[in-house]
Parts: sequence; C-alpha cells; structure tokens
Amino acid sequence: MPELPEVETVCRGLEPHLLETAIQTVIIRQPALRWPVPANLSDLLTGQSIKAINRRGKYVLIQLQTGALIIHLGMSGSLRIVDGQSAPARHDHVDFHLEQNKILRYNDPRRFGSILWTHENPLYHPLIKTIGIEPLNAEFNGAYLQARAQGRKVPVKTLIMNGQIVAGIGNIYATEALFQARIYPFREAQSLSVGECQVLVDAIKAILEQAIVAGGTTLKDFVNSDGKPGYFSQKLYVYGRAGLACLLCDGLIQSKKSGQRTTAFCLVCQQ
DNA sequence: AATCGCGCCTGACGGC
DNA sequence: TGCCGTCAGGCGCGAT
Repeated sequence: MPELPEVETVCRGLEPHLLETAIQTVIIRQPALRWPVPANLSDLLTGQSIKAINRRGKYVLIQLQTGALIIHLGMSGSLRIVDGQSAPARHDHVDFHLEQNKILRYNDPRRFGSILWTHENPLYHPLIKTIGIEPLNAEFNGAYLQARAQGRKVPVKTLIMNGQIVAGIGNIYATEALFQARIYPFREAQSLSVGECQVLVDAIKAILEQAIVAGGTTLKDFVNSDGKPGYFSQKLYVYGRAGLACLLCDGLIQSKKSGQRTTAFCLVCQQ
C-alpha cells in the first residue's frame, strides 16, 4: 500500500505532467470510494488549470484555480498519467482528462481511498488540519516525540502510527523503524527517554528518505510505471518475516497483534 | 483526554 | 474445480 514515500514519489512524478495544465472533463465510473466522489466534480473542474501538487501526510493536494483536490490513495490506490486514448481497465474509477491528450487516472481496487474537493485552502480542511508534523521536517525530533508521548500508555508503535502526532507512518515503516532503532514495539510510549526517541526519529527519517530515493529511481519512466510501490526495492528486516530468522542475530522474528495490526519484531534485537 | 474497536473493500491464499 | 473463511491494511469515528 502506498505510504508516505510512495505518495511523495507519486507527487514528484505527476508534477511535470500536471503543472499549468487544464482539466477538460472528469469521468467518474465508480463514485463509491471511502467517501462519495462529488457528483459534480466535472462541472467544478472543467477549464481549470493545475497550479501546484503537494503532499501532506499521505494526502495528495492538487491546487486548482478555485480550490483544491484532496486525494488519498488508501491502501491500493494509484494515480497515473496515461494516453488520452487509453481504455479504462478494472478499478479505474476516475479519469481527469487533461490538455495534450493525457489522462490523470485514479485506480483503486479496494476503494479505501478518496477524492474530495474544497474551495478553501486544503490545509484548513478538517481532514488535513489535524494531521501531525511531517516526519522529514527538522521539528520532528526526539524532544518533540517524547513530549507527545507524555501521559500515553499506548505501545510506542501505536504512537508513531498516530497521524495526529506524526504524519504518514504506516505499519510497514513503523515496524521497520522500530527494528532499526532496536526498540521493542510494545514499550509504553511514555517510558521512552529523549535519547531513545531521538534514535527512533532518526530511524524513521532514514528509512523514509531511503524509500523516497528508491522510488525516485523509477521516476523517469513514471508514465509507464507498473505502479509497484517503492518499498518493494527496500530491504525489509522484520515486516512480513514472522517465523523467519532475524537477519542480524539469527533469533526468530515474532509476530503479535497491536490493535488490528500485525507487528513483527525480533525479541533479541529489540528490548 | 486517551484509548479501543469498528467499518469500509477486494484480492490472495489456505482448507476442504 | 470451486467455494468459503481469513487476513491485510489507513484512518475517521463513535463509544468507553
């Protein structure tokens, strides 16, 4: 599923195709995403030029002249540029027809994603304004994380996956970052020292940056990209490896549920 | 205020 | 071979 690095890669890949390009029409084949796609989206967007494309957490923000599209890829969504004559395939739910015979195409098998419209600054939108700090910002550091952990007894993994605290950390990167930081995922959040928080923050930043670089390697043929998310090219030490040997110590990778989510960890490496 | 659990949805996969 | 149950997962929301 797309996590922050994949969304960043999508934005960077789309930007040169979209900037200063006008939308001609919007075709909605399946409006039933997480929330209904606005039925009048085509009326709202037709003739408008795309002014900017940005990311906030895992949300893609496409700035138009009179407002902005707020797009989330959910777990299985993708945004791609295809030829204007390209026939829609299964799960191609929305097409934004653009100038120069191009289509911005939204595909989402599981339909956990969303496509919303706002007339206002998207950063003020209810879905966006409550999102926590960007993990790659300098303000995200050990002191910040420890301050936000005070009084919280939830597992530290739950804390870093809380989008109100830090944006865009999903299960895969949370799991991998905790392994890299050598921190047991079920530690009470408030029990972490500033130093431990800093180690964890550094691990999160390093993993995200690596993943963005890996995603960037496919940017040049983005238009023909098969949409494989960037973390496929990243080494996963624990995620999805329950029952296998730890790659660092030969201990056995454990698996345990935290809420509804599976957490993998090495009991030897992560104290 | 913090936390928990639900629901949205499809596809992959294992068991019979 | 087909059918069915289970799991995966982001994230808002209502309940505790």
